[in-house]
Amino acid sequence: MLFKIAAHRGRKSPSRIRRKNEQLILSAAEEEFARHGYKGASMNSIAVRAGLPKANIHYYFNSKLELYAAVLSRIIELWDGTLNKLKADDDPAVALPEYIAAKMRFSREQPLASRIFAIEILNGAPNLVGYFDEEYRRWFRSRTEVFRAWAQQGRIAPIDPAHLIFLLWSATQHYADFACQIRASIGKEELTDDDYDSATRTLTQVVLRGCGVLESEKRFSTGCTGTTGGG
Amino acid sequence: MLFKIAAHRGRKSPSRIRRKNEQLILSAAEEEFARHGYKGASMNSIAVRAGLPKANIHYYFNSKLELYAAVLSRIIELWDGTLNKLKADDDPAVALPEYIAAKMRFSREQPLASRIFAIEILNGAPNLVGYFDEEYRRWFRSRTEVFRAWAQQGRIAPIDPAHLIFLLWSATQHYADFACQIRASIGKEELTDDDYDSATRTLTQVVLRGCGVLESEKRFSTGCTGTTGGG
DNA sequence: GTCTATATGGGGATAGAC
DNA sequence: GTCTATCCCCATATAGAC
Repeated sequence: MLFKIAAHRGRKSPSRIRRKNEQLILSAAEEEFARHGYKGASMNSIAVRAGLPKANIHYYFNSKLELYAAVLSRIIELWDGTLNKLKADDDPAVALPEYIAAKMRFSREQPLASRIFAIEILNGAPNLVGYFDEEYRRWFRSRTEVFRAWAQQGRIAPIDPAHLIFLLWSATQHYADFACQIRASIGKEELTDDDYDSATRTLTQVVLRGCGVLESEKRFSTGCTGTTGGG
Repeated sequence: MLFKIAAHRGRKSPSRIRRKNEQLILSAAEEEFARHGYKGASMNSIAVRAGLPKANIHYYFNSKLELYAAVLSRIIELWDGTLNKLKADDDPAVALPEYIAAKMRFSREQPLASRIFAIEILNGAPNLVGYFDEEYRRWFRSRTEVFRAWAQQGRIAPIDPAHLIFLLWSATQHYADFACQIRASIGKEELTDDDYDSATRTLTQVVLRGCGVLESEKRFSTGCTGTTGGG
């Protein structure tokens, strides 16, 4: 089992100091892994950032890989849930903007988590073999069904649900993962709240209009689902 | 100067064997860097993949960093140009689909290049300091002007150009960079031509509709550019 | 639980024969 | 130009004193 945290074996509950140090280490590790990737981050730099001797890192997390797995595991917990809030009987004109806003907020507030996850995927997700399984596929399929239902009810245009989800994921995560290029493009040292607001507004606008939600809704009320199904 | 290839100093033209070996090494390096990142890739694994002794890699490219710079440089050459084809007096209904199709084709045909670039950006682009400069910013600004012109002429809805470009970049590159997650999501071992076609179609549809190009074009012919300008 | 000192291996780089 | 053998550093991991 990959995501088990190995430390404090055989104790009822972790001591306060243990919990504090584990949090310190995990935060430092997140920062280092996000900045340099798995190989690029060193246990030493993590220790320095955490303000602890290197050996203590090994005391709490037996190996570098276990520490990385713990970081990943923490990220995954943060991850899921947002997309689950979308329900077939929601109003897409309300639910979609909320989803986009939530994802953008995540990119703004947890860019490190987003980047670590992105690097892991880019490398072929070697440490997520237990995550991308049959259950994940079923979960994804259940999410596409929401969009399919909306389309069938004529509440959005008949759009391939899987690719629409990929569009939502990529466009929002881009602001965390490619922040450096974005800053260079618009010539700013740091992105401001206004930048994130206008990014959210633009994306929402394009997606809503692109799904036929913003204007001429009646156009899709004929119940046509037609040619573009299946992901 | 970062991107100069250091080998064959002081010769008029590289020999045939030199050129062949350099290509072998560059291709092998691309594969390894894309799979494991800069630190994660070893000169040894690159040598094995290229079918050459490790020392020869050092003979052609003095250091690992120089080899990596050469790989990056090759990618950048492939990169630019696509977005340059968009002109203010093009018809967005034609030019946008063409641009999306070109970017999707790139993700399909050069996924390794896309991934290496993505990893570099994710790590804060430490080796692209000479690339994301003032000139890059001016180039980007000139690209946003095309969209701004379209909006002013009422040919697309008044959408923030910078964020629209980011949307186009992220959504298309996603199919190269996150291919692994996409495969897991839709439950396929490999993405087919059909998958790429339907991805291209879906994205084109959403963007064109989202920009108000597909339907009710007259709606934006009032010359309103209004509230959403500026990147 | 904490920390210093050290063992061990991998990887970048080079010397030098051919 | 090519390739084997080797150097040396750095990073993970551990031993063992406190």
